[in-house]
Amino acid sequence: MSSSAGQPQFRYAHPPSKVLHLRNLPWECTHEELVELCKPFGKVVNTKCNVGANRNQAFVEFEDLNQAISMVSYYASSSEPAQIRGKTVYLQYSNRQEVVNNKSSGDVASNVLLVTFEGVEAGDVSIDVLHLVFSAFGFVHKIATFEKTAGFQALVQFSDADTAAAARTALDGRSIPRYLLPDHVGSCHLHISFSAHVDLTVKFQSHRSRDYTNPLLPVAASAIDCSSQFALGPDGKKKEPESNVLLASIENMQYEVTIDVLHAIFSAFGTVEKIAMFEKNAGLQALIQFSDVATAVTAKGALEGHCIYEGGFCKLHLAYSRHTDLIVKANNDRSRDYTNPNPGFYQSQPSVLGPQQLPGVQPSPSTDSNFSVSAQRIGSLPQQQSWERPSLPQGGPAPSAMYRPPYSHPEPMVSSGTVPPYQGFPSYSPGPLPADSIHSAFPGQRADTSYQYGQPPPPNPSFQPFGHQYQSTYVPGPGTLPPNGGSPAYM
DNA sequence: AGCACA
Repeated sequence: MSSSAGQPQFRYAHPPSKVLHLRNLPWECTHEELVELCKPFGKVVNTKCNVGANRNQAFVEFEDLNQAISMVSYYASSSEPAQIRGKTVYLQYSNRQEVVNNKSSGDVASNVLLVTFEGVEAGDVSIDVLHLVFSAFGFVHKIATFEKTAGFQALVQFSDADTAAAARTALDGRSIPRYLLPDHVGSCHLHISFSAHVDLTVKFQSHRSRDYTNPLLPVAASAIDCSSQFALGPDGKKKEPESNVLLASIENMQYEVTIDVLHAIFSAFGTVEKIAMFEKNAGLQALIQFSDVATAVTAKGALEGHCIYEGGFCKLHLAYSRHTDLIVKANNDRSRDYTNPNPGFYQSQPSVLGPQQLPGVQPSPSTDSNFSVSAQRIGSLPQQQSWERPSLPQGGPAPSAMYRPPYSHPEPMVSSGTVPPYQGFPSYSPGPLPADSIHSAFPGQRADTSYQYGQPPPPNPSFQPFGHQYQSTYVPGPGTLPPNGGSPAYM
């Protein structure tokens, strides 16, 4: 008696229904397999597969109630359990009377993906990490996260079904790289299917939903309230206010860290708008400006504490800057404005691309093989140069207005210990460098090929989330693989 | 192994 008090919902049989609930199904059990199991008892008129957090449940609807009863009755007294692919399937009457929304397999292509996270709780996977992961396949329009019976889930909206399908194919069944997750999370497997949605309605930018197509969308109070946005971190320390500008301090500088190396590293997470480097306390620091806070948050989370070069050299420490928009007056080896539309501004400074790919010059497919942009990226962002922002939907604001907060940034706090003297100071000398500086920036390297390194060893490959799937100009030169063979750290 | 996408 006492043992039955806890879960009365499993103690009594459900009243009969022509819909049966099946569980303990094999992975990605198909509509056809369900029909094969059930058809000896009657006509199956509808199914719904891949139900539940593990997508291992299903519903089967018979044409007639008596057919469902005959199946349940048979297996209730059978010595052989119901099986699919040799796996025992448990079945019972569903508590609903009909299957809704059956698409015969649930695999109808859509531009919106339903993502189920296995092994994590809500909040373990930030919306910024999701944005990073899925942006590898194209422009992510919107993300909405929620909790259901299946656990923590997200809807991710792309421009079109092809892009969504590519993301699903690449990521379904895989895991989010460990370093993108909080320390206490062991792993996070992804289960991805197509959603029936075509356009998500996101009313606020918040910690659970984001609309990347609408920078004017109001920010939910829950997302800007200090008690939540700047809540305690995992270590119990108060988080600093987030910013689209990161302050990087580089420890153990055994090798030179150039502005191009920094640009390559941080560009893996999104468009880097500006970089300014400066000496501080006998060490090198840099301000890296992204177009939006979310990208900076993701980059900080992924890169904090990592070393640019194998062996613990050039270790990065990242903090949020108080700045939101750096003023870069010239492009040189210490400062760079990658958004400056003035072509002359670029003419005489090193680029991570070869000269044949400077603005206004079409890159030749036959000569850019070292320029590692995935085919998916090219397809979704046609003609995009590495320093341009992603293409925006028609009718949106001008790129220069995207992701900008509607307020002007505060004046530099000269008395602050974290603010460099970049604004209006002569350390960023005006005027372009002489044309031959393109060679001096890469000693021993040809400047007319894609990005290659000088003396320093190759960068730590763990900076490349999901390896080749990400757009990155961060290509180690040939023959410079690290001792570990360059295997990604997350594998 | 326990009911479907907010």
